Amino acid sequence: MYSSELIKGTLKTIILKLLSENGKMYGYEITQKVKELTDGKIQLTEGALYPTLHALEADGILTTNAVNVGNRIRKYYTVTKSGKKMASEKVTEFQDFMNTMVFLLDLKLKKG
Amino acid sequence: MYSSELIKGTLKTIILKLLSENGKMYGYEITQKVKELTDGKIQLTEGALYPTLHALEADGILTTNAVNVGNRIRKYYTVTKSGKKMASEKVTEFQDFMNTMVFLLDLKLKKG
DNA sequence: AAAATATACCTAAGACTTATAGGTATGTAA
DNA sequence: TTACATACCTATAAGTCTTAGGTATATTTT
Repeated sequence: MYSSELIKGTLKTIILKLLSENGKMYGYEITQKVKELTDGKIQLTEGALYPTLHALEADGILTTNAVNVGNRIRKYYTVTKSGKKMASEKVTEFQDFMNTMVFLLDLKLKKG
Repeated sequence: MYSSELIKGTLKTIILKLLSENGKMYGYEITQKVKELTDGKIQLTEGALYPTLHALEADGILTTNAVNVGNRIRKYYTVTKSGKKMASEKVTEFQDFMNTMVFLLDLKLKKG
């Protein structure tokens, strides 16, 4: 698990990228997917995730539709048109930022 | 200039790396060096920088010596032994984090 | 069958980091 | 002489995340 300050500011980018690729996902699914893809190194907390999802929905970046699974409720999130634009911008900006940091900190990265 | 949330959490890493490489630097010099090395894409604000420098000094990560330049004062910061350890840990952690993010976001980075 | 864990949603209060917006003062360039 | 660069600093607010709860159903373990 990385120190939390390192992950700060990346939450929206991660959410938008995952939702853009997978079409629709619900909150809990996002936490599990991130945990799985990062071997547990990034574990989103629900206290951060849910308020962020709600804010993105309020801003028209995401839309929801609730589904009953047994007696439980799932809220699936989907990126809107403006959400797709934002997702792509966020990812591009992060990529640019990382290139800058690689140069600034003189790092060697694994090839993707 | 990157969105501020992106840069959050990287300040200490940047400071410690620069100081480790350059031996000693003063606050204003750090802001200029970062601005120069990143083509203005990262501009440290003094409101963030100085309190952080003071905190690192209070924690024994940095030491200072003040020098008079004309009638002005410069406070040079140097990393202590434990500071060097922390610098190397911070940089390694950030590098690891970036590798994780590259995979998670499926990015292609420039080769360093 | 009971207890523990996983699934699935949520929020409130506090901690922490950074931005904003100041203040002080000297040196230099227009 | 006016503006900008150098050089330090801090207080308040803004923003994001952690901590620590709460509710409830489904499944696995003991």
